[in-house]
Amino acid sequence: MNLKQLSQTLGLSQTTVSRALNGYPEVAEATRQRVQKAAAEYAYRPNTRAKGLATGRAMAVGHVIPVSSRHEMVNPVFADFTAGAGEIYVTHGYDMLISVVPDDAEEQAYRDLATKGSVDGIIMHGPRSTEARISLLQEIGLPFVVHGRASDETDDYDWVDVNNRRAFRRACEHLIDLGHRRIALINGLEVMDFARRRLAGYLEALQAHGIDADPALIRSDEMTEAYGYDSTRQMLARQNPPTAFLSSSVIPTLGIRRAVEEAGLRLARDISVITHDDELSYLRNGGEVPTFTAMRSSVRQAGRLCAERLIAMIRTPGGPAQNTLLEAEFIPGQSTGPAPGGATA
Amino acid sequence: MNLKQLSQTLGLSQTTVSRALNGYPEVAEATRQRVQKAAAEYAYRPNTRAKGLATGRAMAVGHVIPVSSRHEMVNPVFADFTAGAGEIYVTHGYDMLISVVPDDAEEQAYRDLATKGSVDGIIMHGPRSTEARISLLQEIGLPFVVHGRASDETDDYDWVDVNNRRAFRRACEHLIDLGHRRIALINGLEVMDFARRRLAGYLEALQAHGIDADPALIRSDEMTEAYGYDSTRQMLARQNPPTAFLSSSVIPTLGIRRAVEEAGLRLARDISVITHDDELSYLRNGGEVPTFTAMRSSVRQAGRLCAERLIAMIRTPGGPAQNTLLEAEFIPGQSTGPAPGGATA
DNA sequence: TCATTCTTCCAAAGCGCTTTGAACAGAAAC
DNA sequence: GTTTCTGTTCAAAGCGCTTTGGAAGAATGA
Repeated sequence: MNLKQLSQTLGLSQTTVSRALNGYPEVAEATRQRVQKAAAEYAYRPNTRAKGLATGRAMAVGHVIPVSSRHEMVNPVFADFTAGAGEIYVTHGYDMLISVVPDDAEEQAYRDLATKGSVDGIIMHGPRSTEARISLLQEIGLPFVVHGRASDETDDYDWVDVNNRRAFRRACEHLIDLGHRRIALINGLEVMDFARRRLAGYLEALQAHGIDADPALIRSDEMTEAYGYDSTRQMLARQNPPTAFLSSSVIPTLGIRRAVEEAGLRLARDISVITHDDELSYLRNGGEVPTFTAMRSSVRQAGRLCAERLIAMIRTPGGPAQNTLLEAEFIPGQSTGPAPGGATA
Repeated sequence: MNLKQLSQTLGLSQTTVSRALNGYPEVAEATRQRVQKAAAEYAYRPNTRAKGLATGRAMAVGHVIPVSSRHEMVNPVFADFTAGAGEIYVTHGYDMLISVVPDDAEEQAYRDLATKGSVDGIIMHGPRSTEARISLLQEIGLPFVVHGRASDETDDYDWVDVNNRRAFRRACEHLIDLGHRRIALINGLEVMDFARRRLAGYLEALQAHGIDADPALIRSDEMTEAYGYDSTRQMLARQNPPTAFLSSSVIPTLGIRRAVEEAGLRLARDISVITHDDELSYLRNGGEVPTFTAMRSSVRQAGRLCAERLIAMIRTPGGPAQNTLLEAEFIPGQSTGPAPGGATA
């Protein structure tokens, strides 16, 4: 059933039916009722493409998911972020268009989304510290929101991010307060902006307490379970092993725990661990007292916020850039305790 | 730059330019060259919506991602599946439209995708054993491919699935061959078809070797790490604990390992574990000798196959249903060994 | 030479919707 | 009674593309 048929059925013009359904005032209330009733009855849904062509809006939002061509890796955070964003889109009648793109073809992907007119706005994922994509998107002219930030970018742009620096500073200080002095950082890929900020927070905390950072205790890589395990095992094998770990994601944290337990040590008692927790739905760190002490910040919620902001930008363009900085919540768990007595200072 | 402008620039009609770009024969080769060169130069990309409206094709594929409203859970497999499918779409010029839908609103989501004309085909995820969605999709009339199967469905339809029954039968037999008699099954949610088939394979193997299944050793739930941990801990605490575990996904398997090690037992020596491995990119069970003995089947590859099949169906509709049954590969790893001597038979 | 067939191009219609500009009542104002 | 609103409806144009049905010119065949 399309508009033409519906209007013929009703004995009205397409104009009137269209206006009645889209809430324009110049339609008699009685007519509107009649139209709406018929539309519901015949399950009329306007054709997206035709509507888009006529209005110039796509009623769709694009997400470009870079897939690391080196690591063949999909960001584990992506599914939950998407779920959050999707919730919002649905309520506003927007579709979500996903482009899975090898990270060396991203530029073209953004350009195409714009020139083909398939979306009204874009969410950008996984910003590096220096991001060519931001100026690219500005040049393209589509509204966009960045999930995360690019520290080296000087222009204004819209982003939603977690206060990574503060979260890691706070977590690190918590460990220091517990008496830990040798604290390892199991970070994400170095080029990623979030990793850089977490490193900064970690270093700040150490410095504030007069502790020299030990490069041997700092790792950066794709955040897999194996990475957490390997790093931890190697560090624990040193003559001067760390007594605590700070981890960038629950996934490597599982590897940390494994290495710790395999070494015959116990979490909290021998080795403390604080992890960043994105609240990934299948890796919940929940329960009465969560397994891991954590800096918690829901990536799903971040998805919702990005989506809401983007839709607002699409509806009323031209405003000033808005930035949302979420604070991670400190969640005490069962993986932290005072530094063991004999810890070298 | 749109078609009109491009054709004016070239001094040709829109018709000719359109045909030249779309590879129709009735265009002089010289003209075609000229048009293509200009198109490249001005970075002309036809407007998707206009093209779709004219051709009646959306050049997009829909994925409906049900989000369990009870568990607020996104299938962890989804990100990698999507990445695989996305690779294929890109090469064929298709967009990917994702609808994140609470699982009680799925029917409407499918209907809307069809009537709004936003997609040419649909990929269905996470089939239950009895699936109302399949007849719904058949009624709707859009081409669709199911990732997985619905055992109770009698009609023909296109699917791509792993041979879950055989994989779990084989894995279970492997454990039996190693001398294990008390083998636990950490399965997925009971309603899911894959879980039912895995259970069937497991039971077959037991029965074939005259072993009575013990209901206390069979669990079904959402596949989280905590679920694997809790189940294992409880089972190991029994007076007659299992000596081996069969797990439906790497995520609960991590929990199994944790519970095993926490109980002071060692994998392979005291407790054997075989896991199903979807090759999730951030939970690689790799290395020279993988950590876990596994039944491996890449979900990313499944995504590619589904996408390819769907595009074929869109291009030439009306053929007979095609079914692809993938065999999981048996991967010997470090988590299996002979049943401990004193194992009760 | 003229009729016929290709080859190459084009004008215009149409996809399903929104939106502009106008028309037509009936009511209100003069 | 005429004019001016006001409220309601409609015809038609337009969004950017594809595709149908010619048409004009070149090539072919008798």
